[in-house]
Amino acid sequence: MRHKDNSKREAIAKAAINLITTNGLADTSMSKIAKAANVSPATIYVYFENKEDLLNQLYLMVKRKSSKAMLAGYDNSLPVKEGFKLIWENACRYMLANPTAFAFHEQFANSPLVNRVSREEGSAYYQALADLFERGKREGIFKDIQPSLFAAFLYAPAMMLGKQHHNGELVLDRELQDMAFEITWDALTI
Amino acid sequence: MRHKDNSKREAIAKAAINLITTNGLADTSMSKIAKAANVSPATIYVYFENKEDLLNQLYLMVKRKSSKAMLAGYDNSLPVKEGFKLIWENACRYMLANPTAFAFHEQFANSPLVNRVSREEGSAYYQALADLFERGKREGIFKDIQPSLFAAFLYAPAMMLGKQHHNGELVLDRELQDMAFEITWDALTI
Amino acid sequence: MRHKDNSKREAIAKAAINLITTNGLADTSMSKIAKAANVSPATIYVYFENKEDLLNQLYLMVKRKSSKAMLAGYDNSLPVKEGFKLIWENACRYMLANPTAFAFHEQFANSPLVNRVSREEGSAYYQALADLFERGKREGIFKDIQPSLFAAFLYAPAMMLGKQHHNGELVLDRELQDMAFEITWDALTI
Amino acid sequence: MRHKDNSKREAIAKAAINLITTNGLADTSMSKIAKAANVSPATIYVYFENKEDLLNQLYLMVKRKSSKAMLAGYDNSLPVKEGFKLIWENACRYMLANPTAFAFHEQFANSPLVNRVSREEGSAYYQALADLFERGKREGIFKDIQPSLFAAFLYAPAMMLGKQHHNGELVLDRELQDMAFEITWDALTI
DNA sequence: CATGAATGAGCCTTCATTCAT
DNA sequence: AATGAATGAAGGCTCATTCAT
Repeated sequence: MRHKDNSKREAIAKAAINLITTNGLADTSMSKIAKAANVSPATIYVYFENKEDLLNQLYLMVKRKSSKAMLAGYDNSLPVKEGFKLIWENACRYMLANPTAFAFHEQFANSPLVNRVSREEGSAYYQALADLFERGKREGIFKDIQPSLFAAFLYAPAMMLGKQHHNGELVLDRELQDMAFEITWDALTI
Repeated sequence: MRHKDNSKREAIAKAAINLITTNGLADTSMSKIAKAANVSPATIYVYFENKEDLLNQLYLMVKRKSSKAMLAGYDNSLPVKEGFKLIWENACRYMLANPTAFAFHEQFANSPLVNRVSREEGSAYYQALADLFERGKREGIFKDIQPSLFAAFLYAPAMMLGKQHHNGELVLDRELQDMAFEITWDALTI
Repeated sequence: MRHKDNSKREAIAKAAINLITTNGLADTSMSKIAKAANVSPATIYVYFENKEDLLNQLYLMVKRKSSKAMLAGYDNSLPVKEGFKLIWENACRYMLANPTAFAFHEQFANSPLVNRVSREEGSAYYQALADLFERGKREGIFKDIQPSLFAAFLYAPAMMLGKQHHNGELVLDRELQDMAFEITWDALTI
Repeated sequence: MRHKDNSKREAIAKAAINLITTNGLADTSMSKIAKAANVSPATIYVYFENKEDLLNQLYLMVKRKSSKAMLAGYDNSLPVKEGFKLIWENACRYMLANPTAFAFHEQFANSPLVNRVSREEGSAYYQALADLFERGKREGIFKDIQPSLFAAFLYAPAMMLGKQHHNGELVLDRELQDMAFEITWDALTI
C-alpha cells in the first residue's frame, strides 16, 4: 500500500483556506477545493471525514499556528509590560504576514460553525496570557477586571486594526503599532 | 396604493436573517427562506433581484437599523462625554436587544461578501460620530489619532463584549457596561 | 403557476419500473430514471419525496393495479369453485399481460425494501379472497387450514408459473392454466 | 501449501450475504463488505474478479450448499413417498436453519442478475429430484404432468412458507410441515 | 402580485476499482 | 497474499432561478 502523503493533506488545507477567504464559506465546494489542490474529490475524504470535519480541522490548525506565533520568544520571567508588548508585536507581525489565515479565522469564528467546534480553550497561548494578566494585576499594574473584559480590550482592537490594514483603510506600520499599543496599555492599566 | 406587500418583504428578510444566524450562510437556501417566510420561492424574486441582492439588502437594512438605534436621543449640542456615553449605551442596548441582527451583521461583515456591497459609508451615524470625535479632539479631550484608530478602539471591544454576552461568557449588565465605558474612555482620552 | 402534470408522474413511474425490471434495483439510479422519462432529475423530486418513497409508491401502485385486475368480474354471490376459478384466470391473464409490473413486484417483494413499506394488507382483493376461503370452508369444500397456508398454496405456484412462462421454461397457455388450476384445487379441497 | 487464505474468502462471502439480506443489493458496496469482513477492499479482488463475479459466486455457493442439504440421507432406493418426504423435511430444516442464505437466494433469484449466471441446472439435486419424479410417474403415483409444473407445486409453496415463517406470519413447526407436505402430496399425486 | 411546477447545474459523498508497497 | 492510498465516475439530492398561470 501507499503511505499517506502529508503534502497532500497540506495542499488540501491550503487550497481550502485560500478559496474560503476569497469566495466565502458558502461558495467553497469540495470539488473546487479538490481542483485547487490538484487532487481528486474523493481524496479529500482520505484525509478528512467530511466537509464539516475539514472546516473544523482547518480552524484548529490556524488557531494553533497563530497561538504559537504569538508566544514566539515569550518567557514568563519577562517584566509585565515587556512581555505584554512582545506578545502584541508578535500578534501584529502574524496578522500582517498571514492575511489569508487571519481572514479565514475571522470568517469562521463569526459563523455559526464555530459553535460546533470543541472549544479547546486552554491552549498554551491563552494560558500564558491569562498568567501574565494575573501577574500584572498582582503587581498593581492592570485594572482589577475580569479576564473576559481584559481579553475584549486586548484582542478586539488589534484584530480590527489587522482587518483595516488588509482592507486598505490604514497602514499598520511600526509607528501605528506602537501607538495602538500605548492606547491599549492606557485602557488596561491603572 | 401600491401593490407590493411590505409585510411580505419583511417576512422574507426576517426569515433569512434567522436562518443565516442559526445555520450559516452556506446552509441557507432560497427555498428554505421561502418556506420559513411562508411564501413561494418565486415570491422572493418579486422583492429581490437574486440571492446576492437579497443578502446585500439584508446587510444594509441591519446596518441602517442599528445606526438609527445608536443615535436615538443624540443631539450634537450635548457635551462630548455625555454624547459619547449616550451612544455607547445605545449601542449596548441595541446589541442586547437584537442578538439575531447583530450576529448576522458580524457574520456578513467578516465574509468576503462584504467587499461587494456599496460602502455607503457616509451614513448619518458615522457622520455624527466623526463630528463628535473631531469636536472632542478640538476640545483637547480625545487623543490626537486618526479616525480609524479611534473607531477600532471604540467599536471592536464593544462588539466583542456583545458576542461574549450572547455566548454566555459574561453578562453585560449595567455595571459591566459602565466599567467597559470607562476603559474605553481611558483608552481614547488624553 | 403551472398545474401538476399527471402524465409526468406516470412517465417517471413507468420508466422506473422498466429500468428496474431490466437492470435491477441496484443499477437503477434517479438520473437514469429521469433520462428515460425525459425529465430533469430534479423533477422526480416534485412528485416523489426521495428514492425510497418513489420505490414504495411504485410497489403500491403495482399492487393496487394487480389486485384490481384479479377481482375483475368477481361477485361474492358466485359459487365457490366458479369464483375461485375466475380469480385464478384473472391472475393468469394479468401476469401474462403485464410482465414488467409482475417482474418488478417479485423483485421488490423479495428485497429487504419490502419490510419498510406499510403493509396495507386489508385491500379489497385480500378481503375478497379471505371471504371466499371462509365460505368454502363453511361449505365443506376447502380443507380446514389456516389462511396463510391456503395463501401459500394458491399464490406461490401461480406466480412461479408466471415466472417460468416469462423465462421461457414453459408456455402458460389455456390448457396449462386449466391443468394448474386443477392441481391447486386438488391441493386445497377435501 | 497454497497461500490463498480460505478463511478470508469465507469471511468475505459471509459478510456480503449478511449485508445484502439486511440492506439490499443496492446498499451493499465493496467497501462495506470489506469493512464487515475485516479485510481491505483490495483483498476482495484477490478472491473475486469484480463485484459481479462476487455476487455470482455467492449465488452458486448458496445454491450448492442448499442442494447438498436437501439430499442429506437421500438414497434413490427409497420408496417414492418416503424419499419425497425426506427431501421435503430436509428443505424445511435448511430454510429454517439458514434464514440469511435463504433470503439472499430469493433476492438474487428474483433480480435480473440471475439471468447472467450460468444456469448450471444439472446439479445433483435437480437430477435426483427429476429421477424421483419420473420414477413416481412410472409407478402411477404422480400425475402425468411436465416437470416444470411439478417443480412449481413442489418448491413454490415450500419457499413461501419459509418466507412467512421468517416474516413472523406463521410458525413452521413440525405439525405445519407435515400438514403442508400432505397438501403438496395431494396436489401432485393422482 | 403571487405562485407551485420545472429545471440544469452543482452539491457532498460514496462507488468499484487500481496502484504501489 | 494483503493492504491502505488514491481516483474518476456516479450516486442521491438540493440549488438558484425561470416559467406559465
